[in-house]
Amino acid sequence: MGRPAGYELSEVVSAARDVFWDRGLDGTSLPDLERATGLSRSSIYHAFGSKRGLFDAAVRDYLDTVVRPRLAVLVDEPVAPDAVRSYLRGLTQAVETLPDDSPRRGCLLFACATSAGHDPALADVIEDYRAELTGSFAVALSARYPAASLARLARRARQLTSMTVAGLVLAKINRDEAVATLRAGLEQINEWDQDD
Amino acid sequence: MGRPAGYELSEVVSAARDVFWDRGLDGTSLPDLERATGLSRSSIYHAFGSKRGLFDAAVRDYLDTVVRPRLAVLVDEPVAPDAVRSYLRGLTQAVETLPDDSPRRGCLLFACATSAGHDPALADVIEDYRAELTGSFAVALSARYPAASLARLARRARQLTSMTVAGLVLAKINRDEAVATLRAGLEQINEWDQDD
DNA sequence: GGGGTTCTAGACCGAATGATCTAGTAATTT
DNA sequence: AAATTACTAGATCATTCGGTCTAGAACCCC
Repeated sequence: MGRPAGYELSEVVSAARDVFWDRGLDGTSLPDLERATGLSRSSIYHAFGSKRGLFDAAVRDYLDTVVRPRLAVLVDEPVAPDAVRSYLRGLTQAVETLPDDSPRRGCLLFACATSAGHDPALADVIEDYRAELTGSFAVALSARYPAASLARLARRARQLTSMTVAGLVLAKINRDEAVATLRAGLEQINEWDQDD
Repeated sequence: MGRPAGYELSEVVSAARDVFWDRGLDGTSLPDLERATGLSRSSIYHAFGSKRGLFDAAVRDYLDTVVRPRLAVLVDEPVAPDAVRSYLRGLTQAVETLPDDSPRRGCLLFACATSAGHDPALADVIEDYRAELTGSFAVALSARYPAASLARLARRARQLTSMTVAGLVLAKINRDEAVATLRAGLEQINEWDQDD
């Protein structure tokens, strides 16, 4: 053993996570990360090896502390029939109430979608997230519409995924429209209810 | 008068447009643009003033030669009842058939959404595009569902916008899923048809 | 063909990029 | 307290960034 770190690793990662969330992978510079974490380059490279290493840690943290807790309502047994609605309401409220200058608007991973076009590893991470989102919707939808066919559930899961993706992308462009988009997801569910 | 330019301006702009389309605004470097256009920095700056100037020209070209021709079917009188379906079919086919290494997958403007978080002028451009897309959907939907209320048309226009946005964002991540998403838009229309 | 104008290649600029290195500090263990 | 180990500030690295500049080449008009 030697000298212990002068920082809390989880705090460093979550500070970095917010910067990446705001500016994407390419848009974030080392000085940005130094400023946000309070660490110098030395410590960052000592602890994470590279900018990408810190990004990977930030993504893991994003999935663990932001994404999964939100998805939990969709998949944790017992899944309530209203789970889908709860999820969308929660997401809507987050987009709606976050301050204008908050970095936590939109989605860290979709913010990197463009870079993913030339970074297969990154594309995989984003695709895994997309698949998990769609899968979680499918689970929750089957709790609400137990009689629906698998094909119909898959189709509806994809529709809700679309509205989530669009809502999170638009959150960086036009908050009101992002909120309206997510609300349209809720209204869509109302329509489905009338069919079943 | 003096020496005439040794290039066709429209060719330069469209070459640059494809690079921005592929890599976004921040992800595109001057050397990238020199390579794609065949012009040296001097000529680029002489003709466009700045990287941003060239980007603006590329966006204008994108809207004129890519977006508007596609949207035409949605808004040009007389609007066919099947216009919405035609639009989605065309877009689906483009995403489906473009070679893997084509820069023309996804959307130039949504590829810049992350940068737009700190660039209000860029955010405006993207929002205008989003609004035009939603508006065009609304026009075409009212041709298909003349009896539907304005509120319902607006809601459906937003849903189709979501699927388009998601499809174009996912195009950089997972082509099959992007195609499936756009197809889900078509299936959605089938469902609406049964209601009306 | 000469004068005037415009275009363009390539060198150059300062600033910023991600990354490394050195030196020294600070804590733990014995 | 000494020895050992681990952390970190700051200078430094080569590279790349967007942008400028100079010099000369190419063309139009007279």
